[in-house]
Amino acid sequence: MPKRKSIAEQKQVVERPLAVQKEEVKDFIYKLKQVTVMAVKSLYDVDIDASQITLQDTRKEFEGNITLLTFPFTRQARKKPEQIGAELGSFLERGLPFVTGHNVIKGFLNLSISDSTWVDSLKAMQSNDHFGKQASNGEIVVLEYCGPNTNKPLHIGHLRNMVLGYSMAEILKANGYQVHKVNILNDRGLAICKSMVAYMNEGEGKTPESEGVKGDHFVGDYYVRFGKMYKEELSELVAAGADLVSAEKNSKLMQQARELLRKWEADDLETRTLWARMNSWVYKGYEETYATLGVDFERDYYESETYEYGKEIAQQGLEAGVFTKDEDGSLFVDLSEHNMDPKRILRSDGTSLYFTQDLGTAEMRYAHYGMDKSIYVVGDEQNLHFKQLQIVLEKLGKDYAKGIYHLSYGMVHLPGNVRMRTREGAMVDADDLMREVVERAAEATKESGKLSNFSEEESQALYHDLGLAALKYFMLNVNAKKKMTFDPAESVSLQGRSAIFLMFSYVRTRSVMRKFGKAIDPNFKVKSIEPIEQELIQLLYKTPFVVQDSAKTYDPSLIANHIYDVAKTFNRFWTACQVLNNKDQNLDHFRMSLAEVTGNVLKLGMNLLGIQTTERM
RNA sequence: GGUCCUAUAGCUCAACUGGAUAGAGCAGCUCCCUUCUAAGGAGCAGGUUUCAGGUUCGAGUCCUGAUGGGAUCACCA
Repeated sequence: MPKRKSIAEQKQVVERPLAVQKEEVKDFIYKLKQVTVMAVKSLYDVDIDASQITLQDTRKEFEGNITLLTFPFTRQARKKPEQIGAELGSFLERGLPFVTGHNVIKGFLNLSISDSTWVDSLKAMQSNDHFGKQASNGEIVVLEYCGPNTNKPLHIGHLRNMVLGYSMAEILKANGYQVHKVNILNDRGLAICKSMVAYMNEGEGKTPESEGVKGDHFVGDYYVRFGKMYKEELSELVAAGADLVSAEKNSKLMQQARELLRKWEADDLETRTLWARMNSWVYKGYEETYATLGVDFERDYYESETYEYGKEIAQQGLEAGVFTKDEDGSLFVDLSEHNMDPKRILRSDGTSLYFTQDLGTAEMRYAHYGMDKSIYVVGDEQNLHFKQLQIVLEKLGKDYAKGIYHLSYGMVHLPGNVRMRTREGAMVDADDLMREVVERAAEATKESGKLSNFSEEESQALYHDLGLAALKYFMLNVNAKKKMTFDPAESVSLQGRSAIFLMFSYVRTRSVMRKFGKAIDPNFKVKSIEPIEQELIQLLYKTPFVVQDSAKTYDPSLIANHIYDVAKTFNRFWTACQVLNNKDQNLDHFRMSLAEVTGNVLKLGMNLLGIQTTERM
């Protein structure tokens, strides 16, 4: 074994991007807030900040577009909400040409905004090539996701993880972060040794190639086989008169597995060779799954390499007095000030634990990236682990500790709260599920009878895009922290609130643009617009704020919900308004702008969810 | 038992982080293709937001308590 490099020797901090000064958008909303601040000052002699102003969409049953809440000012202004509304309303209507009317109901000041303002707003969105995105903020993020155990194939839980992680990376990029996606492979330990034992006993020199089986499934089958062999051995021992505890103790298979683990730790060449060989099969299989799903990693961290690094941190902590040595020689950290039990850092034999490994990985990652934020996409069963990890790194004085965020998501389980277990076979396999959803997309497409102009190759690509889009949207349109029930009988929805609906709406925008066949003249003039057109513009206008919120709250579902609303509103517009071939050419150009910006927003939104758009369907 | 999460329509989820009469999809029932993609649109029906208190102009949202569900509390990862 070659000598490991120390963490310090690994230092290779990436170049920090330049931050671009953020410009405040001085649109009509900005002006509305500024003038409101002035109005409150001049009417009531009260100083407020623009951030204290709450605006919301006017409910459909009332006249107006934007509603300003007057309740927040009542105390300082010492007036009734209705009166403030009336006074503020006339002030704003007098002072701002784009406010064309107002009415007050209780503390709700409903403002009507002129049609031309909405049209201008649409033009601004259309001419902005980066609409919805932010320029570089100069910050570096490392995002860890997937994190498989290399003794078995990926399952639906990993799919949720990967879809979430990939999307979060795209969202952070759109918000100006430089994002580095990394994977952590749990490639050592007893579980892998079990697969190895089964292979040694029953493998007969077979390989994934010789059997025509995907590598990760091939290895996973031996893991399952170990479970069966072990069970058989136990029942034989019990039948021969042993009790279960002693049977487990005397199991030859389990002894073999433990022996392998010992040999592995002792760098036994034969063991290491088989281990590396089997893992390479698994990785090859994973690569296929990643490619099909459309996710990628810039760098892989292997637990077999990183687990030793934690010892360096352990040593540092001991010297700094943060860690304490127990009587038996193990190392622990006292967390009583955080109302937690002490956490073990090293075993009494000096070997490292999962926690130690994560300390080492964090430090090494900081050496590699010098990041401002570390995001760990890991299931919520590890909430405590990450809380402890952050606290311990803080106690060690690591600056990067405060940038740690555990993007915790709920477990995917089967109907009736049945937890999935590989060993018990109650498992939804990632490859199977992707295949199934693509097949169902194919059926649905054939049923719709729209394949006239598609070659076989194009059709297959479409099924793949639609199927995966549906799968990703299915997982992202609910809040990540909610646990999720997956019913294999019902599977992923292709109807209603699904990616198919989004894609269909997007394709409509593209289709009409092809028919239009020329560039949109940005100087079109329209006198008045329909309520549905206004509603659509107002919704599109929110896109950048939704994108920002989803980064701040680490929540892709905000975008998923927003683009659903956009698609729904666009479809209502579509049935209500004729886009092309109007008597007035200006109207064609205006409505084409609406279609184009809608298409851009849908595409942006889907891309931020990791969904590839298709131009026709 | 301690800690954390969670409870909204028959089902799956929203509700701009404390704002108006709680909204969508699915499932059920009606309508709409001699106009640009009907994988669409319009409508009907469906709710004491688990329960009991509290905070205030206002609570699904915040606080306290109860109940149901989940996770976690290893010298496993």
